[in-house]
Amino acid sequence: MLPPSTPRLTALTPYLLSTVGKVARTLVGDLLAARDLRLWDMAVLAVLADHGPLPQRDLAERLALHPSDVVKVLDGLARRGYVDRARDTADRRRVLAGISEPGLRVLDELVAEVATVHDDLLAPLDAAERATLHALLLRVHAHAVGGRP
Amino acid sequence: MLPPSTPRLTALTPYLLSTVGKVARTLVGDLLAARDLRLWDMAVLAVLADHGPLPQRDLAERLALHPSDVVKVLDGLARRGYVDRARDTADRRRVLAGISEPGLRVLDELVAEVATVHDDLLAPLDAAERATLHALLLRVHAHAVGGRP
DNA sequence: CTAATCTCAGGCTTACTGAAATAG
DNA sequence: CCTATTTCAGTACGCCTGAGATTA
Repeated sequence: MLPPSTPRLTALTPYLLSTVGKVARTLVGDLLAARDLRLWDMAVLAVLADHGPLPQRDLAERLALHPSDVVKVLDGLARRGYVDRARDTADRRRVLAGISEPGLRVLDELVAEVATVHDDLLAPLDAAERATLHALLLRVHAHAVGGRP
Repeated sequence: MLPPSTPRLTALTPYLLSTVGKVARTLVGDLLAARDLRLWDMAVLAVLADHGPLPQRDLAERLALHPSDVVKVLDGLARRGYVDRARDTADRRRVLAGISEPGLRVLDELVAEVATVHDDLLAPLDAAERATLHALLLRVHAHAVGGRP
């Protein structure tokens, strides 16, 4: 094993956030890959579950995901029957996407599985410290993404 | 502005880490792009500054960067004169990479600039909270990357 | 002869850019 | 005519695979 630390990097909170975030991304991504899903698939399902049917434009804005990629993600989710798409009758330019019953079930399973990643990743912290970290990140998150989740 | 939160996602610490980490990555990446540098360039310079000349193999292991990409990063840094490469006379398979004087100067400037990203990103937190966040992340980081920075 | 190190070419995924098609 | 939304094609980057060359 090599020496443990590169002080010039680990002294920088943005570096730690970036690196730990990357690990979190990879862990959750691997978990989703077991079902042949990707991170955006889960994010889209969660937003649709929390905020009902949405036009793709709003979906893109909420997730800071490019509209052209929303199409691809929804294509995959619709193919599996996890979302339903329908033209908005009031404004026929819009396509409303909503989560289906099977989609909701899968989402609940995924959320439960992410809890295990949570435990692995935050193993060195006790319950109070985890809560503190979560609360701090929540505030940084709200600020960083401008109120969007 | 859209409603602020997707509870199913923001309740998950791995999601917050992943998202905030991505923002941090983007902010630092933009800062580096102004000098036509990338994140790996800064990371490599920092490791070389902290741990003296290293064979590329060790550099790759420390940063969890693929050896074949180490070559490309060092090519770019050597072209700018930020690193020096020389065959290890003791083991001529190895190429020792070290940071140069100009490289050290640039690195110091970059570290100073990252401090402004730090301030932007952590604006909602006071000094004590920033210290707490950093300490918690440091422990999670050490655990997540197995002691490597 | 086997293994380690570096190098190079290329594939795959993700994120983005730009433009076409449809509708208001 | 101009804007909004969706869609599609193509680019750039990060991450990885595999193979070749050199040396231990």
